[in-house]
Formats: sequence, C-alpha cells, structure tokens
Amino acid sequence: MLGGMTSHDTLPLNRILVGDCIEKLRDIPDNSVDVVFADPPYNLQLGGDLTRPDNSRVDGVDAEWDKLGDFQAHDAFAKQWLAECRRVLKEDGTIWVMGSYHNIFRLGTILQDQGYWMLNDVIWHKSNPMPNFRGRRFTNAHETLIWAAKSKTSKYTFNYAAMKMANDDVQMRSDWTLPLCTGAERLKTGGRKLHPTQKPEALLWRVIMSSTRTGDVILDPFFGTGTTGAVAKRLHRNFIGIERDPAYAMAAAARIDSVLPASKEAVTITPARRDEPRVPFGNLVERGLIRPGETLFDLRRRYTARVHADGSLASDAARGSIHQVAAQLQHLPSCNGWTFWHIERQGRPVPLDALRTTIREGIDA
Amino acid sequence: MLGGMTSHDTLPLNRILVGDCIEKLRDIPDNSVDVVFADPPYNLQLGGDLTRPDNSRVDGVDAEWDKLGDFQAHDAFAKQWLAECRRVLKEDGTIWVMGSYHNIFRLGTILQDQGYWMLNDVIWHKSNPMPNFRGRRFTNAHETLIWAAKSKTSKYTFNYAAMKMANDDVQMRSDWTLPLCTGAERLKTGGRKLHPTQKPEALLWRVIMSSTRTGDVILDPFFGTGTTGAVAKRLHRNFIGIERDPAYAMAAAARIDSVLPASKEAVTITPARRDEPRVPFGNLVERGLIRPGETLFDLRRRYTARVHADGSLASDAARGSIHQVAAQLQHLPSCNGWTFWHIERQGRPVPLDALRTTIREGIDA
DNA sequence: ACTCTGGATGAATCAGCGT
DNA sequence: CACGCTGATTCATCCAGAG
Repeated sequence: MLGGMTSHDTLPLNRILVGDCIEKLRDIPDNSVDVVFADPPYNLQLGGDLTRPDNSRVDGVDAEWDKLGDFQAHDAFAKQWLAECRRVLKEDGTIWVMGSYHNIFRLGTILQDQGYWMLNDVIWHKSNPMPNFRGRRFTNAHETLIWAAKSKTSKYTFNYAAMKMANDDVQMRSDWTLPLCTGAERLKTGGRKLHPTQKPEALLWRVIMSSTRTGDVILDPFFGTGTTGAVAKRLHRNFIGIERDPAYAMAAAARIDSVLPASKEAVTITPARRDEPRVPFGNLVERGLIRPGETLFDLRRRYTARVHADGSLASDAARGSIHQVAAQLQHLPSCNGWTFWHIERQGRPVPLDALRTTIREGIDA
Repeated sequence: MLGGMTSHDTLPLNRILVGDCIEKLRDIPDNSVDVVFADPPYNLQLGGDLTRPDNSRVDGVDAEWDKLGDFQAHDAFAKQWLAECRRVLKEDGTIWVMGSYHNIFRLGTILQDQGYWMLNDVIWHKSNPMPNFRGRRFTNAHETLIWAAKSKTSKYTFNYAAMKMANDDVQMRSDWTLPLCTGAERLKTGGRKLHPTQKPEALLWRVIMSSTRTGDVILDPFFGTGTTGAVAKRLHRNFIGIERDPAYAMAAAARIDSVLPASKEAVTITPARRDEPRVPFGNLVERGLIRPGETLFDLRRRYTARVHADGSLASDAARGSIHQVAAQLQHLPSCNGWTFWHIERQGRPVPLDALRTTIREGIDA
C-alpha cells in the first residue's frame, strides 16, 4: 500500500524540518514523494495602509517572508524550489501550487518550462472574501491552484469516483466554493491571528482526497501552521513539512499532535452543499433576456420603469435597483422587484421571477 | 461624446481589418485606443504558423504542447502582439486577455514583464461546461481573463456603481457565472458551428460595461466572429477588429450589420458619486440652505459644531473644514464631513449630503 | 435557553486633484 | 514631484455581550 519503498524508511516522515526550504529539500532523495503541496509567498506589493469605510485598519500581509523583491528575484527563487520539488517527486507524482494573480502566472510558466504537465487549474472561489474597500476593482474573491503531474507520461492518482461522490454525484469541477479559515479553526496567539495566510482544512481535504491514497507521502515546503500535516494525519497519509520560522513550526507541531486520525472507514468525503444560485437582475440584461430600453410595469399597470444597460431601472420619480424603484414609487420601505415588475412577452405580462427561473434551470442543468 | 482626440478621426473605427494581427496593429497610431480585448489562439503548428484551437479534438490540442519549442514560438508571438497592443493603448487604457491553463500563465507573465499593471484576474465560471469524458481530471469548467492597465499609474475606467447595480447592489466579484455561447446566438454554417470558440455576448457585455464609456474605442486583435463588435455596437462603443481569416471576418461583418443599438438613454449607467460635480460646503451657506451660527451634530449626538459664515466649522476643540473638525473630534486621520454631520430640519436630523444633493439637482436641471 | 445587536476581520498590488 | 486636502468606500461570518 505504501508503494515501492526503497527510500520510504529513510524519509523524515511526519516531521517538520525547520530551515530554508531549498536546503532542506536537498536532503530528500530523488523520486521519493507522492504529492507536493506548495503555498509559497505571494510577493504582494502593497502600497500604504488600507482602511475600511468605517476607518478601521485592514490587517494585511506585512511579513518579511512575503517580500521577495522584483519579478527577477521571485522567479529565481521559484525556479530553484520547483526544480527541487520535481526531483524529489516520484515519476507518477503530482504537485499542487497555489497563488494569486501576483505570482501564479509566473509559477505556471515555470512549471511548464520545467516539464511538469498541467492537469488542471483549480479556482478556490471564496464564499466570504474581503470586499474591495475603494471601489476601484472587482472584489478579489478567489485564489488559483495549479495541479500538475511530474511529466506528460505520469500515471498519476486521481480519485474520480470519490470526487464525484463528494459532489452530489456530478463530476467535481475545476472551481471549488469554500469559506476562508476563520473561527475556531484559525490559530490565534494572544487573541491575534498567528499566521496571516492560514489555509482552511477543507481546501487541503479536497486536495488530499482527490490526488493521494492512504499511506502516500505529501511534502509541503512552505508548511506554515501545518494545515497540510493536520489533514494528512486525519486522512491516514504521511507528511513532510519544511518551515523556515521556528514559531510557526512549533505551533504546527502542537496542532498536529492534537489531531485525531479519522476511523479507517470514515476516510470518505463530506458532501458538498449546493445552494440555489443567486441570479442578479443585471444577468437578465447581460444575457439578452431583457433588452436595455424595455419597459417594465406592475400587474395593475399603475407604474412603469425603463431598463438600463447596467440593470438599473429608471422612472420619472426614481432610479435604482428593481427593488428600490418599486419601493419608492409605492412609498413603501421595501418591495420585492422580482414579483412586482412584469415585462411583456408574446403579448402577455410575465413576472421577472419567471425569467430568473429560466436562468436557474440553465445553471442547474 | 467621442472625446477630442487627434487620432480618433484617422482610426479605422467600426471596421474589420483582414490580415495578420501584428501587421495590422502596426498601422494603428500610438496611444489611440481605450481598451483592448484579446482572446488569442494558443496552439501553434510547426513553422510558427497559427491555427485555431479545434474544440472537437481537445486532446489533440493538448498534444501540441509537449515540446519546449512550442512554448517558445507561442511566447515570441505573444510578446509581439502584446507589445503592439500596449503601444496603441492610451496611457489610461486597459487590456483584457483571455485564456485557459494552456496559455494564460504565459500571457500573464508576459503582461507583467512588459509593464502592464494587473488589476484583476477574472474567472469565467461556465454554468454549462463540457464534461470530462475520461474521468482523469476535474471538469475544466472555467476560463481566465486578465484585466490589466497599461501601467501602474494609469487612471483607468471602472464603472464600479454600474457593476454593483448589475449585481443586485453588492460588489461584482472576480468570478463571473455565465453560460457558454449556444442556441440561436451561436453562428452556424450548414448546421455546424462556424467558429470553435465563439464567446457569449454576455461575457463581452460585462467586459465592456465595466471598463469602458460610451464612445470609447475597443480593439480586438483576434476578432473571430465579432462578438466584441456586436456588443460594442449595441452599447454605443466603437470597435476595431483584426481577423486573419476572411470567412470569419465576413461572417462577423454581417452579424454586426444586423445588430440594433440600444436606445441612447438605456445605455446610461448608474453614475459614480466621485464623478458628480464638486460642491464646496460654503455653497450651502452662501445659498442660504444653512445659516451661519446653526449647529451641526453627528447622528449619535456625541459631537456638535457651529457653522461660520465662511463655511468653516468651530467646536470647543477644533476649527476648520467639515472634514477636518469631524476627524479631529474623533481622533481619526480623516473623515467625510458630508455624511458625518447632520442638521435639524423640520424636527429631524438631515445629513449634509442630502442638502448637497439638492444643489446638485439644481445644477443638472 | 434563546434572540438580537454591535464589533471585529479576512493573501489587498484599493484615489484624485490642486498647489 | 511631493504634499495636503477633499471625500468616496464594505461582504460574509463569527463572537461577545446584552436583553
């Protein structure tokens, strides 16, 4: 079960190596690891402070380890650790590399150039991201994981049936909706977060369940607070962690000690919750179900309003969302525009809600 | 409406240039285009000649990418057209580049290396992706768009309020759920799809609505069947298309001819508050909406201040503008006095902002 | 025990103009 | 180009404490 194990016994299994990741990687033999999971520094290039509209200060990433300098310095470091990871990976092994738009494109290019074979780019769609406080961009609401095999010919592990089972019996997609690591799961010291970028265990759960078997060896060269190790232990996998900061390494060791492995049968998968998709009114306009300039009316035809290209409504007396305009025209505190407003289709009034249902059915199908 | 610009009249507006994209780009002047939208092909044949990806043989496309030489040919071409696009972009212009994991990491790296400034990576979450038939990977259910400004200092266009309105009054996120281009929208010839990767108009709708104004010039160097042109025309923007295949170009021209632009009023969007005319607080006093000597207070009535004839405020502890006094009293670095301060009107507290709106409406009228 | 409310917070390349 | 001023800007979730 543990695979061809010439080197298996000599590996520092289920231990955290404290030190520089490239040095420590050099101590690990060739072709000895089943999967690498790497969440390297993102090299954020933040300007000054950022405050919320209520004037509170955002506690951003301001750690020395995230400052890698310019692109050249970043790339030089990335080429080194990715090359070492490829050396220690078994021929049929795979690697997960995680990042944001600051670094992920560079990492992806280096992976391809070094001969890794890309299998998927996976999007972690955050269900509760931090908003954009200045209104100058789209809310940065996701991170990207690249999943790649050591080479094109690798016979890699993918637990297709388990993933499908975990996803209500439809194929697991390349986008995963998961919340941030908050609450009791978040490691704290003196009431403050111990690590600025601790990842949720649910994310590692899916990584490990999809691409490893029990007994496999998972190497994490940027171990941090040890989420990879905690989930690996719970799921009867072995881990090797490398972490530069002794404080993080100690916290990770304590965390993993307290993890109770799942019972052997229980190493199956939690079903994913599938909410009814939210469909904003603007979608109906974008997707051509309603044309800008068309007129909406209530069922008694007492009020009318015209649709604008951004999904706002305008009447003589009000402008805003379908809900706001309906409420203002009727002098009510609030009103559900989806059921209030109608549009003429084939000579008959159709509630907006009916058009929304059309879209929802398309999404579900 | 079209802005006073020297080169605007000489641009080949709302035309499709048939030929090699780099040659045709060379005919377009520097700093002349507001936005570039590019959905480039990524598979190359030997000799560096370009062909289009054929989705009916996805694995065949993948197979092209196993040689470093292909990467190099791709990158050499991408560097050329991205450099030309940067040259023709106005200083405050932005670019959209679209791709999948086969090419997007390389394009992102080149964008960064050429000095483009990344604003977002946007995920097109496909609501109806093609399933993965072999069950060896996650269903590839998304594509990536990179949105970047010409440089770090570009004062780019982002219609924040319009995007928020289109999304039921919450910020638009970096992941967009939209269906594939199917049904009547899909161009067909003899019952078969005309183009393997025709993009849905809803996707271009959101691109154009978010990052351009009416009258802007949008350049698409890989025009294909002209989705960019069709949506641009509908939304009162200008386009320039470049397409090397005459059959696609002809189909695109016919398609765009049949597009009916939306009514002029319907393409107006929810205005951004920062674009509204500036009204100094002193104007409210000058115009008699507030009398010197009246008392302002915050909503919780923790602070008060008196209005002076010159539009300054004075409290026990501070004197200055409405913003400065509010900030000093609360010991904050800054504060928006328009929303902080209230005044009693008809027995009820009214924010200064409401009085300012009265003046602005007078200006508009 | 339960509900309600206010405060805190999360990988963030987060302003624009006039002097 | 640096500096200072005006003034625009937040979503989902968890937790503590009040009622």
